[in-house]
Amino acid sequence: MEHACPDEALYVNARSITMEAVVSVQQDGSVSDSLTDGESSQINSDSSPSPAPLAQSGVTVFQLPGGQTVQVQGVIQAQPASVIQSPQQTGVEGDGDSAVDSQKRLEILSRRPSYRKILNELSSDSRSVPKIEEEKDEHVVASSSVATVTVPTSIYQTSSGQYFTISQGGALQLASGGAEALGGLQTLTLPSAGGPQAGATILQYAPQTTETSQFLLSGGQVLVQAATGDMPTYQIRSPASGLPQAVVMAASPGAMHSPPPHAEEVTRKREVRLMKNREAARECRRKKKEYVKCLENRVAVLENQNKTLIEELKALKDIYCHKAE
DNA sequence: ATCCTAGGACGTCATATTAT
DNA sequence: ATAATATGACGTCCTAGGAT
Repeated sequence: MEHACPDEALYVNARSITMEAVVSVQQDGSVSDSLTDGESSQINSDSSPSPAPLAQSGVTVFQLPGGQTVQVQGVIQAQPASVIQSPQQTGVEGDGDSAVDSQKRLEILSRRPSYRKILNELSSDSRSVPKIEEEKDEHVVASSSVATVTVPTSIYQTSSGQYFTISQGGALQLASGGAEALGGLQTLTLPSAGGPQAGATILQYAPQTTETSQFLLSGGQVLVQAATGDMPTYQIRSPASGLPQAVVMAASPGAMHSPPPHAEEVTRKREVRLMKNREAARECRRKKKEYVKCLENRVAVLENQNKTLIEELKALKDIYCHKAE
């Protein structure tokens, strides 16, 4: 899916291009479109540009042989090896900027990028990005055989060592088993088991094949984890399918070692925090990847535009050179 | 078949940033 | 001001691909 990159300006520098020229520069459709889109290009010119701040509004003035000028205001720094070169070529980068300004810009550019901001804007643009379930109130309910979920966001462990939590709204987070336990959490929402119905949801874990896992809900429904790829899928099925149900155990990992109540609380809080951070890190990586993809696309587009503009400029130069003769 | 290496994904910690 | 969240940095694991 392609996104505009609403916030990339901060990191790639804002882009803008204006082609104010005594000579009107006719764009072909595609370029014109993207130009109005706020794209930029930066072309080495054969006349001295106005002092160009590093990050903003470097204005390049092209003097055509007929005396007309074309101003190009661009910010993205072009490769030094621009196609158009001239004897009097001067760099577009201005050096007359105040040190304070450039320091400010450096500061801004060196700040951590907020992928959240970016994604928020992205999501407000189009579809809404599914929010990660918030976990507000947490308690651990330990039971010897059956987990009665009395409070959202409890941490449970099945007999096979798999951990899961249930948060408000019925979001169930599964974790593959193992000593490290909470790795590889998956979130899903149980429409029928949903809601913080105290004591209403009983989960039973029934290992089946190596590829599927099932949870028996108190309503008689069965939650089946299908064979997974990157994104596991789950189905809630009717109880009609006779399940080989396994032992059910649900207890907080901390409770299993029976630590003192206070230590248990601390452990539980830590687990919840780690779990949240794990999810956050995953989401952050996802956003970052999306953002980088976005930037790469942008680069491709801008490179194309740069090429086109350079060719146009060449053509115009040719035209006016011939006229001048 | 085994070893080595690069690259990707993950979890955790520390800390920057944002929300309340 | 404080809590919550997001992100950079680091270490670990896994996998694919190449060299031996």
